[in-house]
Amino acid sequence: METQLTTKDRLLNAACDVFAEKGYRNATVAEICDAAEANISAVNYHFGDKEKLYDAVWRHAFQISSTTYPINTDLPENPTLEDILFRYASAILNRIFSDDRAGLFPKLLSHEMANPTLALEKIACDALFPQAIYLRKTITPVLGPDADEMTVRRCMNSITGQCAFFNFSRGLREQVLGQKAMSGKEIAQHARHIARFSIGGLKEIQK
Amino acid sequence: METQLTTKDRLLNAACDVFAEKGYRNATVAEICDAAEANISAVNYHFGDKEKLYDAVWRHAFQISSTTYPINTDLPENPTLEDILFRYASAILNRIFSDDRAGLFPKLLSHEMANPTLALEKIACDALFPQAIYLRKTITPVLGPDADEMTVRRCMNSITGQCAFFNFSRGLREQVLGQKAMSGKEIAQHARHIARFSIGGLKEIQK
Amino acid sequence: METQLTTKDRLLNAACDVFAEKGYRNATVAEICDAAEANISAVNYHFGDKEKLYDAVWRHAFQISSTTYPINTDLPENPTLEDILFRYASAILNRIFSDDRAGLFPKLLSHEMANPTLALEKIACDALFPQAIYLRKTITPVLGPDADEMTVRRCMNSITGQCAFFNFSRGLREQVLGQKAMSGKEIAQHARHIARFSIGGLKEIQK
Amino acid sequence: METQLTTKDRLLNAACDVFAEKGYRNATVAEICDAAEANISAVNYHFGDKEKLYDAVWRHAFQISSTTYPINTDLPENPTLEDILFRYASAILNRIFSDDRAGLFPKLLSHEMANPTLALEKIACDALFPQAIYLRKTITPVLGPDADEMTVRRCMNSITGQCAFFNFSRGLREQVLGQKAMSGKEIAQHARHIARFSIGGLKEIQK
DNA sequence: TATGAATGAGGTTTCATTCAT
DNA sequence: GATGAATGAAACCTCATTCAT
Repeated sequence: METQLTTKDRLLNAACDVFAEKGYRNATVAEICDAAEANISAVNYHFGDKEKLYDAVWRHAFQISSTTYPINTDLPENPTLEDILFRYASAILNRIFSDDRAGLFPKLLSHEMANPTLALEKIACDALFPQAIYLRKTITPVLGPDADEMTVRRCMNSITGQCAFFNFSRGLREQVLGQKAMSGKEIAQHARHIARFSIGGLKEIQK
Repeated sequence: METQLTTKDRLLNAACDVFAEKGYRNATVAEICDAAEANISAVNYHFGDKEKLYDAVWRHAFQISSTTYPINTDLPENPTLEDILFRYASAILNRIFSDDRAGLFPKLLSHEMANPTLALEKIACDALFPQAIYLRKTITPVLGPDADEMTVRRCMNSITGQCAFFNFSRGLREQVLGQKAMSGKEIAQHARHIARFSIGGLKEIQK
Repeated sequence: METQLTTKDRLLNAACDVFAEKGYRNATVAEICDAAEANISAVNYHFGDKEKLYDAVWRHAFQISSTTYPINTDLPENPTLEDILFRYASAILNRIFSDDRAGLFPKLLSHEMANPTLALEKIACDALFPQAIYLRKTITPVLGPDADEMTVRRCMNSITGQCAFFNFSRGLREQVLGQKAMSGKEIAQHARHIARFSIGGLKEIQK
Repeated sequence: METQLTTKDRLLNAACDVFAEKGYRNATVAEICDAAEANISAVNYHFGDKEKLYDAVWRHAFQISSTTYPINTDLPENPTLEDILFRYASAILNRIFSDDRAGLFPKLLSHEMANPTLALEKIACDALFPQAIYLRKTITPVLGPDADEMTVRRCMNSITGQCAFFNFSRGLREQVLGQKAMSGKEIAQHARHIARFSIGGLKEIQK
């Protein structure tokens, strides 16, 4: 079924999987080419080198993640803070728990955080900062005009941290606890919890 | 001064540093032996192989981290919830931001989460679960007897996630944002924030 | 403007440049095709293989060099020995220092001498020996009828060597001393020196 | 007989031969290790990488060349100009025509001139410039105090060029003309010719 | 007539481990 | 108790050439 794709596309898909599983350093070109049923030289022919392939991979993966699970979609006309935070957490968690292509970006990011490559800066600028800005825009009205910069940042950390923890602790969940899949309902419950917990936290801080 | 130590101890120290910086796979035996000013065969001679050395390393590193920054020390006689949570977050954050040996364990953990080795299960049992149990014991009274298991866990996640995020995002902070050190005062402010934010969150959930 | 040329001609021109810069072995077909804005298969298609292209290249390059700077042009009616030697040295040096297409042949020759290919024999017969014969014809009258074969050859070497040294030492001049271009006036001064130095040498030998 | 040497020495010897024959780029680590009857990793183990091996090689080769055939040895008490020039040319030519280890350096130099590596600058400073200074010191008294810098340099070129031509044209001699060895007597005759030719040239220039 | 994807041999280097001393 | 030379598998990359279109 994959054989209908071009070699370049098969390589990109295979590379997404392998890089997501092992990270940049521990993934090998040979393994990617094998998975893509391509020649060992195919990566260099189509992408130049391993690094440029990796670049193509994370951009591709982020594009899929962010369009499959946008952080600000499906909101009612006049969304409450809980609506917005729930939607945000829900998107992030759905990405993290997705077991198809939409789940690749968080996996890549997890490796990138632990073993940064030159790509990390680009990933930060193109993928992470825009989301951070969105989150900041969401919470600044709640904290009020008197909130100083560090307070805003700490609150952003608190919310992002709750979501990202599911990505950070993936190895623990999968390798040690043996939990693999998570149902949409469970994900929604987690997201709802994060939204409510964060609202409580923001109120407390805003005092 | 290090040369007064035995070769085995020098190896252990050097391996802590190198594994913490690069993770198990990207650390090389040669680099560790160089740093320890030991022979290339020293690791195999003293520890059997790279894997057994790694085992010794994370146990050593966790021992230092947890005794240097215990999670439940320095509490007043009848500590408030904020006292306990502040102390907990403060310990975790101090470990994460420590630039000496006490900081090694979070760094190792960060790599282990992204690229789990066979050691992860042992690390979880010996190092992580006891802390989780302590945290659970702290928050269950607050949530009340009616709180179901998943609610408790989600709250634990919320608190742990806020702390762990500083470990997860280390690469971003150091490689992209260029922030390296953090003062004790800043760390305390972060811990205070996490304690208050969490109390607000717990209250909201408890409703 | 180059695009009006046929692919084959563009390849030949590009190959001249690349082979002249890097020699046969270190030049790559891909680089040549890139420079010619041609397909990677173009060399094999138009010339058969890399070796046949190289054959076409040195012939082309020698043709340009030898017609742009002929060794026996512009001589007065009854030229003196100095006239002839100056003209000869002047032509060789102008080829060596030319930074356009007339300079390609000496560069190719320089690589060919250090790393001979199968082409060297053909180059010698078609390009080098005729010049040697001309030089021999020039100096035999001076050395007199009693001069033995080896003496003639040694004198030819002395004259050719003075000229060729500028080709041989090109790497030194460009990489180490950083001297790139040479003005026409300087070239003429060098050629004048070689002519006079050689006349002195010949007189001394002829004794 | 070579097997009594250490692997490192066998590698160095083999590398001298292979680099001298093919130059830096066209020599392969595998070929060198084969010739030294060593493992493919031996070069990296003993020398770090191919480049460092090359560095060791040219220094070794120059040391042998320059001590086997010094440029200023065996001179009478009050040597004439011809004595000095003959000795100089004789040393250079003996190096060039040596078919044992003393002949390696000119061969390396020949490749280095056509395809300079990063080593060329070091070679120039450590090996070539000192010889040039010696030659300058020899001819400046002859040219007199009024000779300008460029005249001196041109005369140095004329003398060096006559010697170096035998190195430059090696490929031609060996591949095309089929002349391989040269007797000591022939070498001396060439050196004598160069000395006398140069004296004639210098006299002519000095006018 | 021309293309460009694909190939496979071969290049340098890395690295955990072994083994004779 | 300790050394360090040696190994071989495997990593990434280069490149002339081929082949289906």
